Amino acid sequence: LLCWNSLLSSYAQAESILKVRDVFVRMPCRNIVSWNVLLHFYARIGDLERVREFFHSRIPEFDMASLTTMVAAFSQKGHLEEARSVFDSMPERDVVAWAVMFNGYSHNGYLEDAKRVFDLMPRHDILIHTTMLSAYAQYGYMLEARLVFERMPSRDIVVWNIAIAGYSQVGNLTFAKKMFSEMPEHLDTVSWNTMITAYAQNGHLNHGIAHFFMLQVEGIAPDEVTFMTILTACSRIGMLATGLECFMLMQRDHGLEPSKEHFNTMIDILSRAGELQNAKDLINSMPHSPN
RNA sequence: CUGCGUUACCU
Repeated sequence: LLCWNSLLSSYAQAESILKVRDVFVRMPCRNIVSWNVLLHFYARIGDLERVREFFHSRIPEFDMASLTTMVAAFSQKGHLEEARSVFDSMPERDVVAWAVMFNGYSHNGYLEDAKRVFDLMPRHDILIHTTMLSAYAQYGYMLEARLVFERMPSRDIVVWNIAIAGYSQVGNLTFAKKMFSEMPEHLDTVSWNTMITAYAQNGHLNHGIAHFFMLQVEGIAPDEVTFMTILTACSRIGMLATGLECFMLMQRDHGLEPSKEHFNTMIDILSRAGELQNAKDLINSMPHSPN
């Protein structure tokens, strides 16, 4: 059963509907976890009708994870009243349940409601504070964000990365740079990606690209997001040679598989540079279906 | 074996 559940879970992660259904019907037996994986899968692909069916049919029975998944599903689609009613129906709520309800409000910009949920929560862990910080920063409430930041019981790398992104989003590149250089935690790939984006967002695309080359010198491993950021910058600025170099680099030196988005951006770079034949060739040779 | 936090593109 554990093996079947793992298999089901990996297909659910890969979002392949046919495989998920196939495995689910072929399993010799199922437990609550199997049902939760299936439920989570429908939540992920945004099939709210299926999620509602689950809620009303109660097959086979729910635990906290099932209900929490439903709250998340409705929140992600902006159906907060429906999410709230599932949340209110829960016989008990752990940290994750509270967090998901809180995330629902904050991600949809209902910061007042989020704050109310925050005040009702029996316990506050670092994840909740982090989400709160992120929400305030994202919506430009820098004073509130600063207050949360200062009152946090502890600050890990994620918290510092949010601070950099927050300052960048309100156009304060100086503070973003200050956070980046004064961070007490060890900088990770996300920190670098965030800083590259900070330059790009504030009109310094070339600084962003320069930063990318520094990252490699520092021995940090760039990931798919790093290359997406760089390729996007190259596309906006019209840097064909650098774009091509990065596109090769990600495969040859870093063993990363370019996603459909990477290909789309590379095709965009080639087209803008007038390399229409090469752009067409890339479309025909890529391992993704063109959109 | 299943449910929460930060960075890119598209929306």
